[in-house]
Amino acid sequence: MGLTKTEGYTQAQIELATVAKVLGHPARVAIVQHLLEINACIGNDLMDVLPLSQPTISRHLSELKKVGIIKGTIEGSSMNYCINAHRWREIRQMLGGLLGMEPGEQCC
Amino acid sequence: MGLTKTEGYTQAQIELATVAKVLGHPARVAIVQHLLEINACIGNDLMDVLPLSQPTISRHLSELKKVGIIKGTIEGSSMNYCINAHRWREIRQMLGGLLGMEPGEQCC
DNA sequence: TTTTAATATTGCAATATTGCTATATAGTAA
DNA sequence: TTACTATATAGCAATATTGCAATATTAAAA
Repeated sequence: MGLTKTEGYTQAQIELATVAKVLGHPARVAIVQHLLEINACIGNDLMDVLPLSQPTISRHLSELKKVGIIKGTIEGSSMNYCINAHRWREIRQMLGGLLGMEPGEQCC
Repeated sequence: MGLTKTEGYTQAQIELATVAKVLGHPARVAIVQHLLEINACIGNDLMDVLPLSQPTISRHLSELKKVGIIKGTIEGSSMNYCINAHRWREIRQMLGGLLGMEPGEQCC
């Protein structure tokens, strides 16, 4: 089918999965890391950083924007993209809540 | 194309993305949470927990196993699945390293 | 041995994802 | 205005993902 069922899961599970999925591509990981590292807003200088065409980068950016990880503001004829700090902390909570759980030591 | 390029990314980026991708489905999130919560090994009791058929659950389990999040040992005619504690900590480090980064406050 | 239970695999159909080229759009500069 | 720059969108082809029903496999139970 290719269509993920949504009934039967909690809203939290769906949102966690949605965010994880967006981070589930090396280009988007690279974009997020880059934005966190340079700690500044950029346009599509990403063409020098990623092995992808401009349209493809644009699509990855739009997926990151869709889940709120980044935001973009218009700056003349170019775009300023950056991490959405508030949302980033939310995501840290969300994923951190899962990652922070300790598995028992007596498992198989 | 539907094929993710791998050249041009670091091994760390690819691995991070691979793990995130596997967590990018509510069924797999639910499975991981369940295993962490009940802190015990289970078979396909998951049929009572997830709105999915047995074969579909089996596939999700195998994807989780592929990236090492869970492991399964044979227990007679059934399987004991559980979180791979060592790998789980590794993943916590990996994702935590990204999530822990602080975006600057001066962004757009 | 036959049956039952638990799990995995196969094969399929529907949909999603990724990437490209080509094109559109919008602002800036000449 | 025209030309240029930066970005987005449309449209396409290739591949991946998700889910199910049907079937295989394997071990325990009868």
